[in-house]
Amino acid sequence: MALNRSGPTKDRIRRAAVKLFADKGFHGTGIRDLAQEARLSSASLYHYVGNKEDLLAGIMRDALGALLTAAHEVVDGVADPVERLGRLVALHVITHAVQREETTVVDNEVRSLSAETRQPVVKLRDTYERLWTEAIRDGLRAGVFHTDRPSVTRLALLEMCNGVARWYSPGGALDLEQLAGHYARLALRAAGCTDPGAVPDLARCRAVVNTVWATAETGR
Amino acid sequence: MALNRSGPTKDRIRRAAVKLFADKGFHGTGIRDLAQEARLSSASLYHYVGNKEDLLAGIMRDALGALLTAAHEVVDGVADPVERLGRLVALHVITHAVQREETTVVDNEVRSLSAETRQPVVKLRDTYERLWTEAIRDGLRAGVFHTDRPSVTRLALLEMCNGVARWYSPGGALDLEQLAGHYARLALRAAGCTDPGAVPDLARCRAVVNTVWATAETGR
Amino acid sequence: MALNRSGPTKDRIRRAAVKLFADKGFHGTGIRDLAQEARLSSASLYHYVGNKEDLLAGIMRDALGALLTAAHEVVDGVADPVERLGRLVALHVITHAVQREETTVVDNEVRSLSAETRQPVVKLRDTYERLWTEAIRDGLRAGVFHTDRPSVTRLALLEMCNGVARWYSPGGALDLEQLAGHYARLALRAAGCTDPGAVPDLARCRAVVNTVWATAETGR
Amino acid sequence: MALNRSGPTKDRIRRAAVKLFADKGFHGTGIRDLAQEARLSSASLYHYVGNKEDLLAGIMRDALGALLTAAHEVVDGVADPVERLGRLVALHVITHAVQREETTVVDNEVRSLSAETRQPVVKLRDTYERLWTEAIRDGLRAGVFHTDRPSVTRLALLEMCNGVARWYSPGGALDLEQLAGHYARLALRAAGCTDPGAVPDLARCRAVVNTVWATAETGR
DNA sequence: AATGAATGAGAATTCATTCAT
DNA sequence: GATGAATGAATTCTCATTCAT
Repeated sequence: MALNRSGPTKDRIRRAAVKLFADKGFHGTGIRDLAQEARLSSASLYHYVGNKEDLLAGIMRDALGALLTAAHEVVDGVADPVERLGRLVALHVITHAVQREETTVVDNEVRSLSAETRQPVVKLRDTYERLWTEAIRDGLRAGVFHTDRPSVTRLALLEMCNGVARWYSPGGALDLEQLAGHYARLALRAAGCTDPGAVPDLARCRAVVNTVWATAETGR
Repeated sequence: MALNRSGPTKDRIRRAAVKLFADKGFHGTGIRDLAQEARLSSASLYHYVGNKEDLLAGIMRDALGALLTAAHEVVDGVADPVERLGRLVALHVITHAVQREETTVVDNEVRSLSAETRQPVVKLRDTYERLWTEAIRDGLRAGVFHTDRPSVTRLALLEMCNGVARWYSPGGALDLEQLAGHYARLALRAAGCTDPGAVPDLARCRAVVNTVWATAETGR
Repeated sequence: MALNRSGPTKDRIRRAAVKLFADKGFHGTGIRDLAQEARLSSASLYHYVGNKEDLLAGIMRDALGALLTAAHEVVDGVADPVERLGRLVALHVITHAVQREETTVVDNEVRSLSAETRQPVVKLRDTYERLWTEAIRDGLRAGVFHTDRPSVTRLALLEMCNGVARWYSPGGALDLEQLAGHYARLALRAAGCTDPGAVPDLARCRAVVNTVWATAETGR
Repeated sequence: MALNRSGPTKDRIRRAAVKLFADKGFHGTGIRDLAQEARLSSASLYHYVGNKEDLLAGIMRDALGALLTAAHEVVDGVADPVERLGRLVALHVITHAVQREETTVVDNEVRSLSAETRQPVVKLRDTYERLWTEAIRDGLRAGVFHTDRPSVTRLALLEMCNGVARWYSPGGALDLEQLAGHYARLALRAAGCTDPGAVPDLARCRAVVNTVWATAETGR
């Protein structure tokens, strides 16, 4: 039963690509680099993958899909906008810390996709960001946030959280939930939250990240 | 006085490189792309530039140099930590809005430098970030900021401001000083500033950005 | 009787190769193209065939063998050189019309064979062409043909008839025997035949083509 | 003055391509083969040529253009259909003998062109063949040719003449004008020409071929 | 009988760079 | 000051083929 063999190899390639695209960029990574990292000949790589761009597109789609799924799991049905934005921030931060390489690729390599491949990726991203937009909008309506230019605020908060992937390394002094809590506080304060005392359900966010990504990395 | 003739051409090359490195990345930009954008042959390029990496290193050094100079001009001698951090934020944001391409290169392409070339760049960056560190530290000591993990906060704020280069486009609804003011408010609130009512001297920041970059783009 | 099971598959491969070699050329056809056309994996192909060149050599040997056999059946014992040349032309034309792909491969891909493989193929072709040479020679001796440079004439007539495979498509306005008759007339006139009134036995030629190729496509 | 340098090199490449495409086919010829034959590195080849297909398309366009030009020069204003067809045959044969490689490429490699590139080539060829169609039609109307299915006859004669490139080698026993005269006789007889006694103006045909191709091989 | 996995060799093409003029 | 010519090394990707199962 060689059936489940293709899984591991394809995953090895995927992991190699994620790592190298994150560290050296799409254009900075050669097919030979990928093959070496995945312990295959470069010809064998093409047994599993159509081409370099397919690999990138697959990574981005899956990563954004996972993020979107996780966001819905964490936010759907939550009425309080403060809790909602707090959870989105925490989820985003935890994801960027735990899946540093995937999120780095997603955040940096959209431009490396061809127009046709880029489109669905951008659409996914837009769908995800809409959750942020709605949380902020509802908070403003409810009078718990205070900011003019809410869309600028949204962009600022998103970029702030994206940044985590650029410096966080696990095993530092800060554990994940502390990190997420810190960012949630920063974000809510920045949003003009009157009483950011309550902290979002960090454990929930972390658990969701774990299960969603466990699925993402198996279900291929 | 044919001496300063090389100036204009070299500037054209520099501008071409800044544009393309920002838009397509260092590895995504070919020498021929650069030559075409600068309207000369790729062979002629080598009259003005040692090689591709020199070009990148030059851009980064000058851009970071300008940022550091501007920061000192804006911050030195300012006692109030709130005003200091506010100005740093405003300056950083204005720079990322006005010099979008330069800052994009600085923020994304450090990894494309060789180890030796990278070192002085990183050092410059560290020197610059120390100004942020100090402002935050002083604000905490003075009791006007409230944040545990001040270095995490610093990183979060810096990344938030870096993000401006990823989405701002001049000619939008938001003018520069509004933008800078908005970000200053977000940042100070996030830092736990008790009374962020006072806004930093935005006009000063903007003026400094203008003069520093006018110099930077001529003095080559 | 599982013995003749390999027949069908091998035939499918053969047919695939004939089609693709004819349409895209030997070098323009990949092993994977062949496998796809034959509806099996490229690895399975190698169960039935030594390698790409074997496939080509087999096609050529069989096709030339069939042509030679048919020619003998049609010509042996026929004394009249006009009838003989007429039949050779008709047979050649019918074969090129009915077995367009096989003859295209034979006519175009000799150069793609390696030296050793090429030799027997060329020998077969020479043997076949000798029948034409003899018919023309006998017609000249008998005073029914008139042409100096008979070998140039032979080459001209052969190429004229080869051409049929380049444009004839079944189902056109012209049926096979009309086509063959037309070419026989052209050829005999060109050979300076004084009275080309009598037409060769086209039905015989056609029947022989049919039986010979029925055998050729089964007896593998 | 390095200006006229690019001429010779580009011509060397063209000649190499013509030779190799003729002898080994488009798909049988590698870029490295071409470079070696043209005494360049394969990278240098791309200094002069866009890609392999451009090279092929250029050869085909120029060769067909030359053939068409020559045909017009030889046939325009000639009223007698016998002389006209005779000249077309002679011209075609001489061209296939003298420019064996070019015509071989034209006759065999149309299929190797991509759809867009193929179109203009096919159009040129059609324009050229129309001259044959008209000569035959006029001869039939004038009652000097006798053939039903004139378009089949046209195809047969064209292929007969194409064949020359497959076997003729200069320096054989047969000189060019003898060859052309022989083919003209064969063709006119095949066309049912009642009195093929008169031979077309072979010297004229030959001269036109020479001048047209001298231009073709310089005017690049 | 059949195939997924694997690969070394080679395909076409692009790269950054040098140099003679 | 400027560039056409040139190239070795590298690029992405395909090739025909083998082999374990």
